[in-house]
Amino acid sequence: MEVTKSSRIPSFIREAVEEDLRTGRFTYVRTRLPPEPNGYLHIGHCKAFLIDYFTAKEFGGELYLRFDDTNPAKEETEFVEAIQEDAAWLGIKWDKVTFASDYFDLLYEWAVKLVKMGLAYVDDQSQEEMSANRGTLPKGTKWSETEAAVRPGVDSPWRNRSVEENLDLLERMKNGEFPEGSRVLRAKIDMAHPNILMRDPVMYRIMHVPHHRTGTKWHIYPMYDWSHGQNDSMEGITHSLCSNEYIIHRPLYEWFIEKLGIFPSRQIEFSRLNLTYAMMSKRKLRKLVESGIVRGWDDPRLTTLRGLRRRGVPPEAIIEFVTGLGETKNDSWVEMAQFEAVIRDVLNKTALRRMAVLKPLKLVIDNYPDDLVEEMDAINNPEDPAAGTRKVPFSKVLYIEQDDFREVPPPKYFRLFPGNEVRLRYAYLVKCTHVVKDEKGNITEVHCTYDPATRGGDAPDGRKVKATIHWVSAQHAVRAEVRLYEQLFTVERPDEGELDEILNPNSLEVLSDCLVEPSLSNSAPGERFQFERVGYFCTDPDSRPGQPVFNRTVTLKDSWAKIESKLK
RNA sequence: UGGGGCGUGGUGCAACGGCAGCACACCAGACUUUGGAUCUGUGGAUCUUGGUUCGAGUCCAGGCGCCCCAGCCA
Repeated sequence: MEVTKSSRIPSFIREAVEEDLRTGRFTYVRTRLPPEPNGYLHIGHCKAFLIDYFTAKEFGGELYLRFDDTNPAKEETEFVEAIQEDAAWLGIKWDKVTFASDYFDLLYEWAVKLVKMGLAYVDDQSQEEMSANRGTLPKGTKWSETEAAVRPGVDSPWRNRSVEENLDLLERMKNGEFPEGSRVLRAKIDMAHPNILMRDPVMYRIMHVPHHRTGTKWHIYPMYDWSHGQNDSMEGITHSLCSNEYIIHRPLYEWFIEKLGIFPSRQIEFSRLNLTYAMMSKRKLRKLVESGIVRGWDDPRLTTLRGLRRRGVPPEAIIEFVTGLGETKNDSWVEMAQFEAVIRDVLNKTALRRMAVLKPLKLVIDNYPDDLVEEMDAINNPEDPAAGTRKVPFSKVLYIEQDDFREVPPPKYFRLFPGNEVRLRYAYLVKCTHVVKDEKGNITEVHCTYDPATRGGDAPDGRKVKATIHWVSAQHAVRAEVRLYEQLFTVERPDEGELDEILNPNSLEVLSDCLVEPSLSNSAPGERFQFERVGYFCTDPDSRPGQPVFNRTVTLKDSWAKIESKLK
């Protein structure tokens, strides 16, 4: 199977798959998405999802979406729906939806088989005893600052029970005869193994908790290590792609495959995505939502898929970003700026341009006829001629951006100021004559004159202006709410900080008196625009007909802001 | 004083023994009816010490640094 150069998957994974196909280790490719249904998808999950998806796709294989629902105490059906919805929005297509719980019966049979082989046993030790008998790591690790040397584990007193007794106890564990925590089934490997995961790992624990799919049938539930790899085998998954934290699990993954003689799925690891300023911790994400710090799982400041979607980030941008990162096994932190650059790139090519004034300042053209209204031709997207043009109404009284006028201009400022001429986009050249102030000295109106010969924005005499500003016609403009977002956190690695110390108090600014051009009046939620010279925006579901609400996705690059900040 | 993984500009990736390249960021400039986009240019990196080799980011040996692992979580 040949894969094109424009591969969307990491080269070291592609090479491994190609090799497996070439050597005949596998004759087909099948991958799996393994979400645990206990939370919403975020940008970090996308990486694994996309790698699994594109690996299957590029090799003409299949992708299964398999929910890892082995812990009924934490999981809910709600998330099963949400995850599928979000993954579908991203553009991922799968061939089949399965659940770890689909395989509970077969898995149990395999456990019985291991018991019969003398490779698993029921342990009656308490959790504390088990932990104490597992041995220790040396000092210098985060678990053991002062503790002495490595200590191997010691065998459980129950380690050498007879097969018959183990079989009986396991059966009764399954039937719910014992209290939670009283017994577990363990694989019998090696309590002195240097890899702690191999020191007789727990396979089943007792939980008298109803499961969202199997109800009250089971009183024991499998641990990750005794489920995931077995499910991979049962489903004929060829490549089980996961993050680096599972590297240490691989020997155990392979131990079960070998002892059971089952289909030899291959686990390959890659580094997870770390994005600066993004919250990935499930626990903290939940806290943000439940405490009301953000508006919900789809708050546009969150890097959940739902948040990104509401914010206006197109799925293609996420795909471009993630697949464009390249991949190694290195621990890495990607800068949010890189994500934003991709978002701008995609939106620049696709978003329709509109004029919107966020902080309005009245502009009166004194020599323009009082009742005249002209329809100006405006280009919808200079990057895409096929997007066509539209008409925008123009009249004597307009609103412009407060930032676009200065009574006393700083150096290099070439927008509107008394005596200066600028272009009103797609309209006329206007020259500022004077301002009107209220009793407090605030500017309430800017007055100017226009040059009737410059309709459309070009001067017949060839004179140039250094700035073009956007505007809306006062009598035609639609009032809108605009929500401006900044980073939710003040630190690059919010997962590592205390929530109340790292929140950016200015992460949300709501502007309720914005004025936008009439064509935006009935924009549908999810529509994305570039408000010229301001940024990219997406219509929010809170919008009502004639009362649109917009979320700022990202700003435009603002070179004036840079100049201005240097002046200070 | 365990086991495992990883070290290339500020950040993320390339270079599979042969001129260290790309993107983002940064800086300078050109162009512009978006101070957008586009274009051009500058600066800046192989963790370290040895070894092998005509030649090492790459191979070998030793250091150093960072990350992961003692849930009946996944």
